[in-house]
Amino acid sequence: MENKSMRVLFMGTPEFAVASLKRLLADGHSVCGVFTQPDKPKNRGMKLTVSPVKEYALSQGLTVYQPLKMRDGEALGIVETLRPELIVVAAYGKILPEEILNAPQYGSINVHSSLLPKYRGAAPINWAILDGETETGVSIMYMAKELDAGDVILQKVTPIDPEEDAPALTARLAALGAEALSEAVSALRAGSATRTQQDESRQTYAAMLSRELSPIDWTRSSLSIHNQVRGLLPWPCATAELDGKRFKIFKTVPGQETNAVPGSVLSAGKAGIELACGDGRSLLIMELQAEGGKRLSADDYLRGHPIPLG
RNA sequence: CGCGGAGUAGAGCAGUUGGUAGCUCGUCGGGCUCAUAACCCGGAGGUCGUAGGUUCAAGUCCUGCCUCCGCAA
Repeated sequence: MENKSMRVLFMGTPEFAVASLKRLLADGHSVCGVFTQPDKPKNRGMKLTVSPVKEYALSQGLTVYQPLKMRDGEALGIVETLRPELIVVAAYGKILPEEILNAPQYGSINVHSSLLPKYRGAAPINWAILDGETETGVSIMYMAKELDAGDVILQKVTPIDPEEDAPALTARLAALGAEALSEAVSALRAGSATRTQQDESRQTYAAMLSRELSPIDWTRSSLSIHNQVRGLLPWPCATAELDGKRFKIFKTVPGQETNAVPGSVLSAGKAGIELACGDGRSLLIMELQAEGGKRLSADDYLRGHPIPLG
C-alpha cells in the first residue's frame, strides 16, 4: 500500500471539489497541502465566507493555503516548499501559470465536469442542461496553459435525466469525478495512464453564468424553458413575472399542447401553474419563490396568493 | 454595521385609525352523488417567533434578541 500512495497538492473550492479531496484521502494519498479561494465577504450582511473545501480540509487537519495571486511568486514558492509529486485541481477558480503546473514530477491534473472537448470553462454542468444534452460526464486531464485544453487521461459518461436539475447533476458528477480521479491517479502511479489529445474542432465553451440568463422568454419552446429552469440552479435561477411580481422558478414540468398566447396563465391549481410557451405547448410551474418569500410548491403558494388566469 | 422583506391553526396568507383572531387548503365527523382535486353541514386545532416596555386594553405602537428570505456580491 505504501508505494501506491502519492504526495498530492490539492486545489479546489466549491462543494463539487470536496468529493475528490475526500477520495484522495480515502485512497491513502498524502495530501501535503490544500489551495482554495480566499475567504470573501458574501451573502446577506457581507459575512466572511469559507469555501467548502477549506472547511473540509481543516476538519481533516490539512494545511490550507489561500494565495491571492498565482503569478506573484508566492504561490510557486509554496508549491516548491511542499514538493508534491502531483497537483490535483478540481474547480479551484484560478488560472495556474505553467511554472506551477509543471512543478510536480507527475505534473498537474484536473477533474472537469464535462466530456471534453465539449464544455470547457466555468459552468459545464449548467450549460449541458441548458443545451438540453442527454448525456455528459467527467474528464480527468492534464492541465495545459490553455484553459481545459490538456490531454485527457480518462472520461466517464453518464446520462442526464430530463427532470434532473443542475445541483442534482453536480452532486452525481462530483462522485463520478472522484471515482475517475481515483483511477487516474492509480494509473499515473502505475505508469499506465494514457493521454489523448482533444479534438480542437469539436471544442465548445461554457461561459460563466450571469443574471442576464435568468428572465424567461415565454415565446421560446416549453422544453427550452424547462432546460433553462433546471440549468440555472442554484444560481442565478430562471425568473418569471407573474401577476406583476417577480419569481424565481425552481421546478417545472413540460405540459400539454395549447394555442394560447405565450406567457398567458392557462390554469393555477394543485397540478401547478400552467403557462403557454412559444411552441404551442405549455409548461407547468411546480415550485417557485416570490421576493422576500420562501421557496414553495405552486400548490402551497396559491393558497395565500391567487393568480388570475390569462 | 451593504440595501430590503418576513415570522399569526398542520400548510399558505389576511388582520384597516390599538378594543373577544379570520380566509383558503388540509384534517376529523356526518350527508349527498353512478362518479369526481366535486358539493353541502358540522367539529377540532393558535401562549399571534422571543424578552421586555408604553396602555384601561397590544397580533396591531416602541426597544433588544433569535430565525427565515429577496437584492447585491
